[in-house]
Amino acid sequence: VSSSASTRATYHHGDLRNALIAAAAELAQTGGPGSVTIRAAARAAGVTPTAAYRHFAGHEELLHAAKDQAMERMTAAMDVEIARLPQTGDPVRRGLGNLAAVGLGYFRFATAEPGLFRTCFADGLSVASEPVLFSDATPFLKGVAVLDDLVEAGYLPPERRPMAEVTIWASVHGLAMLSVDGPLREAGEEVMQAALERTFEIVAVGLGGRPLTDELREDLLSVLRATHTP
Amino acid sequence: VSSSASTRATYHHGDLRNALIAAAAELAQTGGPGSVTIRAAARAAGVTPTAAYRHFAGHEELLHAAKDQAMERMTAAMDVEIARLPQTGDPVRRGLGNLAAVGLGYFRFATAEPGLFRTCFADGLSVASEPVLFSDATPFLKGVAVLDDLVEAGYLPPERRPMAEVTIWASVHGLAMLSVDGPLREAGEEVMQAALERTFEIVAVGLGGRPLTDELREDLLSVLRATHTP
DNA sequence: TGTACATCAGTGAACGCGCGTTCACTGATGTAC
DNA sequence: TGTACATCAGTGAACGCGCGTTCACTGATGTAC
Repeated sequence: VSSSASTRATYHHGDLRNALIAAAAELAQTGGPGSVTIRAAARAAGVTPTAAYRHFAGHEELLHAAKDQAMERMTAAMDVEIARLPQTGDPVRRGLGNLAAVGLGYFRFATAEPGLFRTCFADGLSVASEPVLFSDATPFLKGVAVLDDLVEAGYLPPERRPMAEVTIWASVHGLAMLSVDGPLREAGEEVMQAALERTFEIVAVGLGGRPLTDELREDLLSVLRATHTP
Repeated sequence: VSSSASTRATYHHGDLRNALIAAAAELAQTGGPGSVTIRAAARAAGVTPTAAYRHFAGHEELLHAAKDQAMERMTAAMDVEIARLPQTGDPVRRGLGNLAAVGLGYFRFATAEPGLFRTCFADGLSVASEPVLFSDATPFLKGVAVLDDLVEAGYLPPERRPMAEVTIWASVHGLAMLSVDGPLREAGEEVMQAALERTFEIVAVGLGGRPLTDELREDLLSVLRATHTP
């Protein structure tokens, strides 16, 4: 695999498709979905634009590949947050902890990688052609699993379960959006952290339908306050 | 004021600045912020691109004008929802009703006018240069006022007040985003309505920190179920 | 009331840019005999 | 093992597009006397 912009030795690239995908992902990371172009990706791979058409039907297909990459990295970021939690002990505490971890991963990815985050939701790219409810969006599936656990643990009453995935997704997505492209962009670190904590507390209470115990609130906050590189 | 594309009689336009702003708004409405260009606006106004430079310093200024228009219309849409509520009776019921109305106006505007909605949050346009917390974003201010009312009415405990505006904004913004550009786009009317109701209920409970009375829940749902053109 | 002239708001042609995409081509690879 | 040739993966030039922006200009407006 030859590195991005260096002139390569061989006439044949050897792995152009992957090189183009990597270039597209890097473009997305730097400049968002609008920066993902056939010409720029080819340039980064040290190749003529025409060559890209051997591997992609056109611009849209390349953009879609960039989006898939972005999704993968987001999923990985969420996994990192889950992985730092001990998956033992009281199922309610574990469930709420996982909820916080999943949301925190989502939010941190969005603010750390705004270009990739925007690419995940790039205009006009249908997330999938799945039935009514969007399946292969893995970040979403993580939310679903966490909520199911919370039902099983007895925290989330079954009658409050329907559509709850949309609520948690919307909350964290909105928070991310406002922080990345919106007015919260100019807010300081502490304001954003406070907003994150309040939002998660409100959603947690709203899901359960009753106040949090002090213990659960402490758990929640400690997950949200975990430093990124310990 | 001559209409958009028709050839005008006089050499001087007479009201070109406003015509360009109106054209920009229409472009934004139809195609989002990316469609707002100097050339397209001039075309729609029946004028040479150069002429636009008599009234705007450049592209960015025109885009900003389109954004202001979009914001105004969004504010108006929210006012419509508030106006249909009787502002009398129990302050808690009124406060929660207003919360629902404000959010509903926001959400409906987003789904009814996705182009304008996206323009409100167009990339790279700082909402304002205000201090830490974003002032002239009027939709946001409506949320602040409603929350203050809820504190005064005794529904929202003062210690739960800080940052609550961010939470309600994030929830409804996320819901709107997921419905406009995201995976909820393909969901049916009923799914979206159900998601809206659940989200508002969860947020309302989370704000107050305790379950809703049946009466309040009924109020909330009835506001959210109001038909748009009665 | 009439005219000279400054000012203002447009025109029209042109610039350079990066894009997606297509064309006829050519250098490298690998397979059949 | 060696060679003819089909196939594959690139090249290079060109197309047309819409964009932002600038230039020297000209037609219309309105003000001073």
